[in-house]
Amino acid sequence: MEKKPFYITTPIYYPSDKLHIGHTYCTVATDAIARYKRLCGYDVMFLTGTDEHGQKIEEKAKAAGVTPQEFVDRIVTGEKGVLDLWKLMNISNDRFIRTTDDYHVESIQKIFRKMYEKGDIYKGAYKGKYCTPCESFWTESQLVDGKCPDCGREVHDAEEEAYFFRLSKYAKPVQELLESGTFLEPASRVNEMINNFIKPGLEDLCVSRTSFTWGIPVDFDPGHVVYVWVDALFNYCSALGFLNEKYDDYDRYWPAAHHIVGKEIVRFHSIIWPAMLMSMEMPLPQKVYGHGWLVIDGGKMSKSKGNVVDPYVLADKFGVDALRFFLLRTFPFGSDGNFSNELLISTINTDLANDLGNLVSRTTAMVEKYFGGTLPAERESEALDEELVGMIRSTKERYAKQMDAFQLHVALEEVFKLIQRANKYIDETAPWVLAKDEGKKARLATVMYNLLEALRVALVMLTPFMPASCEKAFAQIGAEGEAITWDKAGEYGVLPATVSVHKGETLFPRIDAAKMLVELEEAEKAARGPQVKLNPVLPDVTIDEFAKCDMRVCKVLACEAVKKSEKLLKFQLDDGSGTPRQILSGIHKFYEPEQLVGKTVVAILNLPSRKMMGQESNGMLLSAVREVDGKEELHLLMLDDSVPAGAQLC
RNA sequence: GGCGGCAUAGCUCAGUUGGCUAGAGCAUGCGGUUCAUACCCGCAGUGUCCCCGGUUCGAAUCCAGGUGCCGCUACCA
Repeated sequence: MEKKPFYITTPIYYPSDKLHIGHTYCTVATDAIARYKRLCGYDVMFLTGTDEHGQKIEEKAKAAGVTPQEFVDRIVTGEKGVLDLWKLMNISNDRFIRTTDDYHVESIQKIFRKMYEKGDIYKGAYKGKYCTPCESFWTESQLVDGKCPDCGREVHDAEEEAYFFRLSKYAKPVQELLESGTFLEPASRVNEMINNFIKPGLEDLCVSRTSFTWGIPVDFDPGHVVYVWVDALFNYCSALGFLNEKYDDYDRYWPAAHHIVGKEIVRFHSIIWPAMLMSMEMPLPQKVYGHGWLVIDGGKMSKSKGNVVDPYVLADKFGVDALRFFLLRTFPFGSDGNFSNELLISTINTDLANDLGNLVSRTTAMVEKYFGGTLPAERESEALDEELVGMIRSTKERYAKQMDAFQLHVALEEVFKLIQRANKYIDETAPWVLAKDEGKKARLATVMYNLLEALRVALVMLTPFMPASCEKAFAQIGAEGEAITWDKAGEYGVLPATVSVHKGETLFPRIDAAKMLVELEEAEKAARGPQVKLNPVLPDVTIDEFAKCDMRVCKVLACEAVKKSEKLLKFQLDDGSGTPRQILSGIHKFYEPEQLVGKTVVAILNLPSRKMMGQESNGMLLSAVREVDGKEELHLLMLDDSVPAGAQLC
């Protein structure tokens, strides 16, 4: 029988930094689904990769003094890079795409041209006001008194060329797609997309850039590069060989596609992506599934907060399978989950060490102790067995239903109900009592056999989550060949009657929580280190140029927060002139107004006056700024209070 | 400030279209057991379902207002 195709993808990640546990979560989940589908007999194509173009990478590479290609190579193929991480996490992807791969570039250029020729991509312009001396574009609303907000000079109408995609044309069919059925899940995301983006009106999308060069060139218009929408989203097709010669799997796997994405990019995948496919007159994918985030203390995990969890540290301390299991067992896949080391340890101890690992251990130990490792063929069943045997037969169906809906944590819960039932069965049958009675050997063998069968079935279903550990466990309980297939996961009586077990090493050691938490703290710190980012020194200026900045010492007379603004503080300053000077500064995140009154600060006085939030600002306060662990640190420059107001810096 | 999301036991979370005497796991207490990784099994609690109104025979669930937290976004040059 021909296998049914199943194509599943993760997002292609942006390698501007090392990947963290959040990326790992998404990839591990996708891997578990892919492995499950293979187990079920599907012809699976599992794709992941990296999205390597764009301004941010261009800038980071420049700051690091390497070419963009060298920069991304280091993060993708270098030590502890993306490829290493997926290898460590035992990710079973069939293919890995980089948007810098030749064949992808070829596809994207053809796709861009095709949409252009069809008229869905057209050359337009960003319209705005241009200040020639400043070489800057401004929108009408940014102007101050109709003049350049930077220099105060006249501006004139100008246009900047760019290519646009007629997204607006597809608003209606996209809305219908979202509203009809199961294209986007969880369903709660559908309303979010329609209310937030479609109802307010879809604007045409700018799909090219001239402001940077690190991208795929528009082959018929040098100077333009393809922007992320077309470049990144079509990876799902180019990786199958769509419009390129590298692969030839497009007809085989498209449109059997399932895109697993984080909730932050649901918009791109559920609106822009189908619209572009409609434009290309290509069939649409089966599903876009937006999973939640791992959050820490309720907040997003991010470099800029310095609370990123390093997957290498966790895998090292707990083992890859335990980490994979924890991520997928603990958090509901569709919504956010609150990550903590305590929860991780407690889940591993409870589910893996106490319930599953210990069940394997006590079962194999008893078979060895009472039967020398091999069961006799004689059997004696009792009514007591029926509930356990029933669950051995029925768990598969409930599990499959949840797995097919990507409810991984619920599917695992079903498996653990079976494991818990098996532990209870040991209590009910008390094998150690049976063992004392020579006449109960057949009964005892039956109890052991039922336990091994329960374990076999549970382990088959756990295989997509913990492939390596399940393989070890199968060997311990004497399950092999047909016995560990999906087909036999819903049947009872599959293991040979005279099965042999081999009690092996402990599968999941118990963790000393207090001790481990201390170790983790240290390991995270060592892995992270304080990362202070220093900007390169700017090009030379002349002393005359420097002298043009009129910097003077000021005393803070009054300071208050600007209403309706998160960042702005409004200062009244004594600049020595006798007339208070008003300056606005966006430093509320770092200082409260009352902290600053009476302080001695430094301001540039001869900047053009500028309006912010409707208030006038006459100058700029000087601050010392740096970036530590991706987080901006700001110190307002404050002098000794003995320095008088009005003193000029030179 | 704009848009959106969330709020349920000490902790992490379930609660489909309103029928709940509000659940599960962890943690806690008590009891049982000794095959096993000091593990397993059983029993027991505990909740202003964020607040305030409304709709309804009936609201954790629906509606209006408020509070808190979170995300995106705007003002920081």
